[in-house]
Amino acid sequence: MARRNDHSREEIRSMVLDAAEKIVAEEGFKGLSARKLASAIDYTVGTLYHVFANLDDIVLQVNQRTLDDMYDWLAARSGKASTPGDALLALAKAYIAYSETQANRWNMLFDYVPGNGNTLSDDYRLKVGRVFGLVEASLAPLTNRNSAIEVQQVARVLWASVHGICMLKIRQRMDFVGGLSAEAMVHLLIDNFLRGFGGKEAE
Amino acid sequence: MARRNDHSREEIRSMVLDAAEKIVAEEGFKGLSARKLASAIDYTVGTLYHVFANLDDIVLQVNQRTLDDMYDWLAARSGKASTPGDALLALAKAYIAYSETQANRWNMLFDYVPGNGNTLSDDYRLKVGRVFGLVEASLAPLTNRNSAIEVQQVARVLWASVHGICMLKIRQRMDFVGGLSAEAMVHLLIDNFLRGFGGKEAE
DNA sequence: ACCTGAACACCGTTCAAGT
DNA sequence: ACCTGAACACCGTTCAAGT
Repeated sequence: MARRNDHSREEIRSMVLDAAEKIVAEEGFKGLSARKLASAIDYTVGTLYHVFANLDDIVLQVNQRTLDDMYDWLAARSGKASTPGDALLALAKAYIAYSETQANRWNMLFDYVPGNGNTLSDDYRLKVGRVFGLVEASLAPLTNRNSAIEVQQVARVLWASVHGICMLKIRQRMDFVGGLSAEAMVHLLIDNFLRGFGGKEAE
Repeated sequence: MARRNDHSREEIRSMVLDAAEKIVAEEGFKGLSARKLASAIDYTVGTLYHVFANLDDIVLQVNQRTLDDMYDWLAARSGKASTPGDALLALAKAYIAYSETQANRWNMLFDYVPGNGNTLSDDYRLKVGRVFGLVEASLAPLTNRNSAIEVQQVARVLWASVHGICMLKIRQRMDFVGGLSAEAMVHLLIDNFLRGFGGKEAE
């Protein structure tokens, strides 16, 4: 044994990430373990630690793939609306749909809490930023009447809000009797916010 | 050994929850373990399983305490504003402050993801509902012009939104250059939403 | 250089046996 | 009835040793 050299370092990396994605999709965040990953790719645990720093590192790299996947999903479903409100609503609905169809992967995206002064990598933050970029793009017409920086701020506020609605729904913190669907809630949010934002000169 | 009878079942329950609260506050969600809890209260692990169903059960009961604690915190900081906007803003700022000062406990509140058809207990949902109740109360003046059900829906949408802003900030999914503080973001959210909601008859 | 396998220090959960 | 302690089936991570 030892020195099999069947796969390059990079091949092992992508085999691990493929296997991790599959395990998370099927069993959720908690189903992921180093030993399960190792046996899925037919190597021993030790090998994982030659390619990744630790299990958190693997989780964060899977998350980066999920962010890319989600970006593609959202991008494919945006851009064909005529008003910022419609564009944003389409994006928000696509986000809700993604969170529902990819619930386990989507949940893992936010489960990792950087602790003790740790921060997310620049790469990770870039990929998060790209998603916010889609929101900004859908609000682009507003830059006729507002500064670019204002529109950027609105994009972040609205997207974080849409995210909050989505998260509390998925994690069952909002299933009261007579509650609206997530879609109806983001509709209410976007309609009223944009009406208020558009009419703010009247004050 | 065995049959010590030093403490009643209920005493053991509250000793465990006290110890769990302390461990979570100091070391976070991941620092909590059955063995650590058992040694903190000077019993063996087996005893925990006579009082609680499992570790998730303990987590959920700690969360219910946190929800009560947070409710008290929020209630103590609300109600003295003159307009719904000011009242809501005060509540949102109190929520942000709670999430920052009690970060580990607050994070655990949302980490538990009910999976495989599980649902949160009625007690748990009642305590979540109580927090939403505070938001509804601060929006009460709006019922002059809108139905109670509409105001309830607005309360839920706005609170989920405030929560989303808070969560993405705490978990570092929004630290871009030039970003607003969480407080400034909720301000922007509430101002524009309520302006839009108040002016909706004009359409 | 690459990979193994065993070791270390942990886990959650169960349950026969002791008093 | 109450509690123990040992067992079972797992963990993440490290690293000397083998080829």
